[in-house]
Amino acid sequence: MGKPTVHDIAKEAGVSLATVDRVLNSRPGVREKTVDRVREAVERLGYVRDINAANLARQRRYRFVFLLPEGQSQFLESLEAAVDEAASGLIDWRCELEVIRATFRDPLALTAVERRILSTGTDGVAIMGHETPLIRDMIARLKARGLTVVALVTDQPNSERDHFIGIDNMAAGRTAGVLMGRFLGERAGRVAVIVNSTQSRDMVDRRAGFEEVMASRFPHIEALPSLEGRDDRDRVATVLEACIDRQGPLIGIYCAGAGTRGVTRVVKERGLAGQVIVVAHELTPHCREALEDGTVDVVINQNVGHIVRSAVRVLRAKSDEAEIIESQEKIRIEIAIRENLS
Amino acid sequence: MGKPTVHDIAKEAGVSLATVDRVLNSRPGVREKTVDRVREAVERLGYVRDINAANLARQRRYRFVFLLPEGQSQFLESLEAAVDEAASGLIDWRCELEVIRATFRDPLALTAVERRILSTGTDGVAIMGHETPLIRDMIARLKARGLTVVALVTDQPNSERDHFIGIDNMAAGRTAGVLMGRFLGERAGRVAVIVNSTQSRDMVDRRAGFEEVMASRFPHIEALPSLEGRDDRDRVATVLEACIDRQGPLIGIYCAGAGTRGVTRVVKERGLAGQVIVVAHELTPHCREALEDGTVDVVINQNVGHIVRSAVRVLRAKSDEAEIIESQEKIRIEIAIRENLS
DNA sequence: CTGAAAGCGCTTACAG
DNA sequence: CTGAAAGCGCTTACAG
Repeated sequence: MGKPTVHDIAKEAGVSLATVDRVLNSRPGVREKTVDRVREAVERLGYVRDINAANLARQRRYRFVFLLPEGQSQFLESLEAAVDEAASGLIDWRCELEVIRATFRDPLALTAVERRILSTGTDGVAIMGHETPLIRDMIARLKARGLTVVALVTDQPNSERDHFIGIDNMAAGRTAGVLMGRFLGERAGRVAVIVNSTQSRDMVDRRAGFEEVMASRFPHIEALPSLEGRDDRDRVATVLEACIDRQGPLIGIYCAGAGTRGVTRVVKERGLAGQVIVVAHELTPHCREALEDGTVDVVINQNVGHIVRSAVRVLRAKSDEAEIIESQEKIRIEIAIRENLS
Repeated sequence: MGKPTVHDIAKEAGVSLATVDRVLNSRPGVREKTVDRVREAVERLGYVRDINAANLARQRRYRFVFLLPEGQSQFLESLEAAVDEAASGLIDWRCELEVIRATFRDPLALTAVERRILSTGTDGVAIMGHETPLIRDMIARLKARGLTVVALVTDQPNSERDHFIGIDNMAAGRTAGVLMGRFLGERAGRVAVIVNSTQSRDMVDRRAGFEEVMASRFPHIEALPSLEGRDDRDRVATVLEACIDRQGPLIGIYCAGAGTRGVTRVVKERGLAGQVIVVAHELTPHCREALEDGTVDVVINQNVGHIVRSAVRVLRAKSDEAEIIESQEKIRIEIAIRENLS
């Protein structure tokens, strides 16, 4: 007889469609006895509801906002592009995605954004940003208004976010460390480490993972104190050059944060390509080029497409109070070298 | 007024719903002039059809078969598991997946499978198997009956398959080669290469890619002639041991095919872990363990979950004569080391 | 060549 | 606390 439908359940339980629906969606106002009858019918017939039909009837649309920081990094751009791409593929999913860029330091701007989010009937928000009290409080207010909130790329562990979508940065740092050490072979010397900010949690984690591996497995390699690039390629170039001038030749550069262009500029200008092993993060167009031309040796990547799709799946599931398949939502630490560039 | 629906189109074009439907689905029996009127209305209102509602009305169900070779390799198992997992996640997609294992050498068995496929109202088939005339012909017959067919993991380039879903094996071989060379550092010596069969296209491609890199970038490393493991771990162990006994110590082992257990057994028994760089394919449970305990250094992987989901998306799209987003269906060559194991 | 009506599986007011 | 009826956006016989 094909998959059972609400009609079959209704008949089997001897109730109306409306009652079946109430039970199925655990809405109040049904006698316990009736609830049981329906539940039993569901069991007996092995009913599983057609969520698409349900959404159609309910005219359910999901509105999700991706709240990203201001700034023109290629990673942010590719993330934004991934949202756009997902958006077009997700019309079947009845999801509408919007990207909002915000200055997270500015309380007024943030309030405006929050108002915007709340006034447009948003179901959920994916937030990427450094961990600050301002953001933590905003998340709390959004949650209080019933929205679902996921942290994207960098976690907000002390907030009320429903989920974190991104990689394990400590493991990413270890991965970078092992590849650096392996690629260097027997060579001993100093490696520069560049982070966005020594305050930022993801950078701290990457640095820690990197350091752990260096200390335990490659003691002949010295990881120098972190240089702060502040998401700015020019500053990255400046601090890196200063470091080289101060410390003498490097054997490796680990760029844990943004501004890889600053690194490649210095590597090229000083003719270090091939002399120095360079490990960077995020497979942006520029990093691809750098892999192609040999300026960068390894890129540790988190796939922005996966991140966005995972965020949407999780936001949708949480909005429906449905289950999520944890294993599917794990974001992998990808390793890219010239040869496996898709 | 929200997204336009068929009703809006009908009103705008001054025709009935049935006619709109006919035009939308390019069914025959509509005057050209009427077609144009509807098309214009669609344009004007920016209509995009709700595929879920369409499928609901049409009571459309998709039945897809995954036809895999007999054999108990962990890769096949994980592929099968991925199909099962996808199946449960795909009820929303109205897809029903079945795995059939077949002996591709046996024409009678194959005919039985084919009959089974055709008699159960299957919409499409994903086939993984070596390129043989038997398979080529079966694909032709399935196509003739209107099914969609995709080749999985190993391509069937001379058949009428609609699509190939898997990695570029030449690039995979190059990736293996570069990592082998990099991890070996300055060490010179011989590397064993193990393939399933020297006849099999994917193995030929991987070997070629590996060799190319060795010759051009690591001339101090010699890739020995391919050993045939025939998908059998015992045989892999035997040929590898014979190779070592004959050639003397190796510095590396590239296991391009199945039977990695044979490799790890020899590596362990002979105490070669850490002495020899081992690069293998497919992140099976055994390979994970081997990465964890250091018996294997690198695993080149194709994500079975992605492969299966991609296959389903493509089969579904082709069945509906819909577009597929090529970029999304590209299967990446993943690199796994101990540190980035998810 | 075209249209009115019923139906896909579910939900939602509204009435009782 | 429960049900009959209409409707979500689309498709499908059936009639003309």
